[in-house]
Amino acid sequence: MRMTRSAPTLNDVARIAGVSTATVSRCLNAPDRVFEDTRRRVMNAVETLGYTPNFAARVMAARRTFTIGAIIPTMENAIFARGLQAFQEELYSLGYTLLVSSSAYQPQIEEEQIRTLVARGADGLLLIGHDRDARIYDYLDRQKMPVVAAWSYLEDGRIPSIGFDNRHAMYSLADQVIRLGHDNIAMISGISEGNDRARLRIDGLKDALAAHGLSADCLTVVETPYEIDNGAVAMETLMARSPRPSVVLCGNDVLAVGALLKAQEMGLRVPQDVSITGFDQIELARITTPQLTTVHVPHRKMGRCAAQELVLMVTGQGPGKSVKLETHVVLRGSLAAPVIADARSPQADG
Amino acid sequence: MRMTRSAPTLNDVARIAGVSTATVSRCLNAPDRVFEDTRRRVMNAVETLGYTPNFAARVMAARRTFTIGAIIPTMENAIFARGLQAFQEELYSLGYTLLVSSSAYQPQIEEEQIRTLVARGADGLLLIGHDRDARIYDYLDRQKMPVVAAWSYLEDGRIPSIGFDNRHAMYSLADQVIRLGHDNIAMISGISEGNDRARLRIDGLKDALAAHGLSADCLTVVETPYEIDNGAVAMETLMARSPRPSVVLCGNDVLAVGALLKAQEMGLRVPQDVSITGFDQIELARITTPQLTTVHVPHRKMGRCAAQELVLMVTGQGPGKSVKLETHVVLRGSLAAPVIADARSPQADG
DNA sequence: TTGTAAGCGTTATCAG
DNA sequence: CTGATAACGCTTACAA
Repeated sequence: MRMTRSAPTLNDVARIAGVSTATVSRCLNAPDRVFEDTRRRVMNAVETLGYTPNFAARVMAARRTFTIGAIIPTMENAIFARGLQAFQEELYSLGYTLLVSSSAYQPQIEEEQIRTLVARGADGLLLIGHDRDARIYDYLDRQKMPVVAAWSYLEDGRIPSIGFDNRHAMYSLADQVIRLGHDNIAMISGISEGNDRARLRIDGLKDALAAHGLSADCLTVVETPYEIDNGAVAMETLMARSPRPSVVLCGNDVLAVGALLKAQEMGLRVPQDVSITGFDQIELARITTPQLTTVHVPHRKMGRCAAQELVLMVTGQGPGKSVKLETHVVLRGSLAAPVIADARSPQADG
Repeated sequence: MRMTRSAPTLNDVARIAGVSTATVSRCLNAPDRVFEDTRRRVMNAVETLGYTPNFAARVMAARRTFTIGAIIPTMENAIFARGLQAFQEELYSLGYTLLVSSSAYQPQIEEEQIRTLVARGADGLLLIGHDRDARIYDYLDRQKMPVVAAWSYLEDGRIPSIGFDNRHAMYSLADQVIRLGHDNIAMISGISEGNDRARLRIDGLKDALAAHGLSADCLTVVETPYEIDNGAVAMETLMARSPRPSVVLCGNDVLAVGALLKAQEMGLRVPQDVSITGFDQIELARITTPQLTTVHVPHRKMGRCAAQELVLMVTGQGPGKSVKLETHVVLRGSLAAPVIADARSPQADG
């Protein structure tokens, strides 16, 4: 209903300043192509009228928006916050505006949001990960929309990645865990369907088991949405198993925090009775007692990098190349060698 | 540079379907005002072409966007995340899309973002708090832009508030703290300049001191940006004072977590050696050991409520009325009665 | 340097 | 129910 019926237009400004609309437009977009004098007059008119150019009109005429869209699975926890903030800051310094929306981890909402952003004329898009319907990629292709995927590096994705190797990252962590002597390992993962990060982290763990000659049969993986309370519930289930796992690797820090709180609530000492690890190194992970062993992800660098790469694509200066960022394990108090309790499990090497 | 040079338009669809653009438009906006048969033909064309209506053009023609803008001080920590998520969900169910941007607590960036959102044709705006230049309110008035302020309830703000009484909330907390016997109180606040929430929380503490006949002279308030590490630094300063405060009230949970970690790092026991409180009841506050005493804020309710009220304003169904939400103190392990160490301070009542 | 005028892709009015 | 056609506010050749 409401609308700028009264909002001043270019025309109003032009009339008051006694010039043509073209001149006003120039004053705003290329101030040096107009006489100092005229400009002052125009700017005055702009000021008195409180004129703000109409974005939609500008977009239609100029056919670009200087706007980048990003769709992230959630804003509720900090997983994407830091990287996204860096993404925005970098975009801003490049003269672009960021539009964010969240899909609540639901593919069909993501698809809807993609279409919305395309329709809104976003010059480019940032998506999280690669797992989505081929139809969406086809659509983006047809729209010739520059897109990058972040938080996951893939050699052969349909779009360039600015991310890290989730599988290898989890492999490294699991490798260290196994070397400590753990051989009864469980995992609390995010829902892997439609989430390559979650899926690859599970795969990474399995790789590590295999590399150490451990069977994946004895591995229990519980999948649950990324929320603290879900981590707690999953932990309760796992701790009820017999024999009890000596370590629980979590798909991210949020789940790990839940697991840790639950363990402590159950009277289990971490890491003496059970070790717990997280992933992402968000702030949560360092404020628990003990602090969580986790995997460092260069969030801010990833955000900046994604912004730069995407803008290159948008401005036609490049076809879009993937960037692989390094992660590393952060060892902290929540992980320790298993205590040989009932002397049932032979010690691993190392 | 890039643009939809090739993106299909209404015209293309019309041509392929063998109808006029008007008919295609109707199919999309009022499907029941067109023959079943025609519609199917049109929809087919839409499908094969992968047509998505151009948002800018639509906005220009229809003069409304079904878009609401929100500008929050930061996305990096969870303070606004939950409320904003609820805001978005409610807007979505009302048929609106949310555009979020963050101002990094910088007034001039906020102003810029406001103009950007106005120019983009946002039908309404959500801002955080009330402290901003009058010029901005004048501008919004001229634009006849519906706006609400959240996270802070004010009787006489220039725009309606959907929020809570920050001053009273902190008063309640401080009152309980004082009743426990604390009389050497310090505070770590966010930067109060341009932030009414921070300012009012300090005022609330002072109110409580006065109400208990304590002088505000002996109150130390350290102001620092809302970040965990800043909370830690401030805590270090405060703990160096002599006599050492027996309790540190923090402007929010983020600062409180920093304070708590630092205290523990310094070998101080919380709450035996020093009590610490937070504000906001975000997740951080419950995962520390001990958990933080804090103030519960109905984030989700606030978000939903703001969405409803704003949409009423946008659709001209109301002038915008303020809503005051209730908060309450959440007592947890980080707060206890002071230990009468050097028997210097007389016990308070209660 | 400045003005004129032709779009940009939709919606909406008004006939048919 | 459907089709012309005039806005919508701005940018941008092209002229002057």
